[in-house]
Amino acid sequence: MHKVEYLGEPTPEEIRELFERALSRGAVLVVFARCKVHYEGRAKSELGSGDRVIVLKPDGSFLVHQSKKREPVNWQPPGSVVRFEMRELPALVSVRRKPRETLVVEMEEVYHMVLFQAEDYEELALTGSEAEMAEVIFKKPELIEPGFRPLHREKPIKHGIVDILGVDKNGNIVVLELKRRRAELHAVRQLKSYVEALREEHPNVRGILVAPSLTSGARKLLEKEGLEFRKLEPPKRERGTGGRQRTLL
Amino acid sequence: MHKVEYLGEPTPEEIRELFERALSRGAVLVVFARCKVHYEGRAKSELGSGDRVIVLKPDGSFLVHQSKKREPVNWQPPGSVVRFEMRELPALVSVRRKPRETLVVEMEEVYHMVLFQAEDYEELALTGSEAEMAEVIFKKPELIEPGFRPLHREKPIKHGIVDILGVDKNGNIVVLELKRRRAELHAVRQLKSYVEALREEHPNVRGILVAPSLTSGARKLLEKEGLEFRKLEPPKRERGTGGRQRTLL
DNA sequence: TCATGCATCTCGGGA
DNA sequence: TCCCGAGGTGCATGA
Repeated sequence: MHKVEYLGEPTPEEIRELFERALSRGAVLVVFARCKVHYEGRAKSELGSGDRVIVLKPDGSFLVHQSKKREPVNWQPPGSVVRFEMRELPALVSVRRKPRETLVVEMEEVYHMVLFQAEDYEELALTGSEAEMAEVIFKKPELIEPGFRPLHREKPIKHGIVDILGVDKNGNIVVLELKRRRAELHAVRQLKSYVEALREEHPNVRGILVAPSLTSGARKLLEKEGLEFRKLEPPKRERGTGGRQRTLL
Repeated sequence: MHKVEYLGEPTPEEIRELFERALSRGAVLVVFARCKVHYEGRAKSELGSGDRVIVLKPDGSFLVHQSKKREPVNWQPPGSVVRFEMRELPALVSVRRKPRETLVVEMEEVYHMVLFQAEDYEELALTGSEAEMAEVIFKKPELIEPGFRPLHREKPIKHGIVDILGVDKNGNIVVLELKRRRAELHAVRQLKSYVEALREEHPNVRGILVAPSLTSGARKLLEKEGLEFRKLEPPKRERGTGGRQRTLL
């Protein structure tokens, strides 16, 4: 029982066998093939014949990669159900329910395929996120300004969710919109929307965009709307504690 | 000269050789290995030891896949430069400039690796995009309402870019914001922002959100702001003409 | 190059 | 389940 089993130039029956084995054993299957791809669901696409790398994961994820770009040319997300079908050509058919989506890969020639019984108990530990910017601000509110007091994190308001809600030394309500990277127009629209929602209930509301930098357009809209900017870089911990940290609650 | 070359349980020197061959021949290289991954750049991450599928594309794209999820756990985008390094363990090092980002995969055990000389001249033909919704509206403006005349597509205004700008039968300026799927708060904020920008120059501006449906929150903000909604599904052509269409300009 | 916005976005969290 | 917003978003487009 090795971690890897492979076949070169498999027959259709061999393809089916290795596919079924991967499925039943919860292994990853990678197929190197010339194929056509048909997709229909949220959108619809066709991809003519060419050589691609096909990855089937045990969680139902299905990727078709061309030899360029980071993104798969076609895919199916986790939870999809895949089967092997012998049509005119051997085919992999993946179906997702809700929304209904179907991916069909017709394999004209399979050059190689690999079953990989992957064992992996590790999770990514990532640092430098917006969540960590928020933590820093709660620990050192003076990074925003003297007298600032953060009160709520991810606070739902009338039309959206505010990153950080607090008060300044003069009792004004302060809305912070955080961005881990250069803030764009999009971020200013968010902040403006939150400030306007809060101003319906309170007389004095300030909005502050907190980010490492601003695009030119973002700065223009920010100034026009009387909103503010504080420069802040996302922190990079020495040792990330995992994407989702449930630190010190 | 076959399309596929593979090695099972390769030695470090064999790993290097197949890697170099893939690089020089512009082939895709897929490695099945137990590895650790270190990333630093826009953010920073660590991934402990586990079995993963590593994909190197000739355009510099670099993917590290765990056995779950559609997304690679770590990656490098096209244009990155990869090299093999013999450290304590054989390692793949990929560097991107602008922004500077480094990905290091330390391979503790390589179970299998495949060089794939992929030939592919096909591009995805996709239909059901927002761009196609716009085409439909320009061809049949009455889908919005009787007397509507679309004038501009992707029109830059003060603080953003309007999907479609036109006039109604009463001479009002009309801004359309298109969404190919259920429209969320985000879309309403965009539309509101565009309408407000145009109202600074013109007295009568209407804003219409065009989408298959609306989230509850989007509907509430839309109504509060006096904006409008027209239900429209993105069209699905019988034969998609390729992602980017430069049709009939 | 930068800025802007779409995407079959994906993914996670909360109600 | 839906809704909302982050993301090392990726990616194309236009200035």
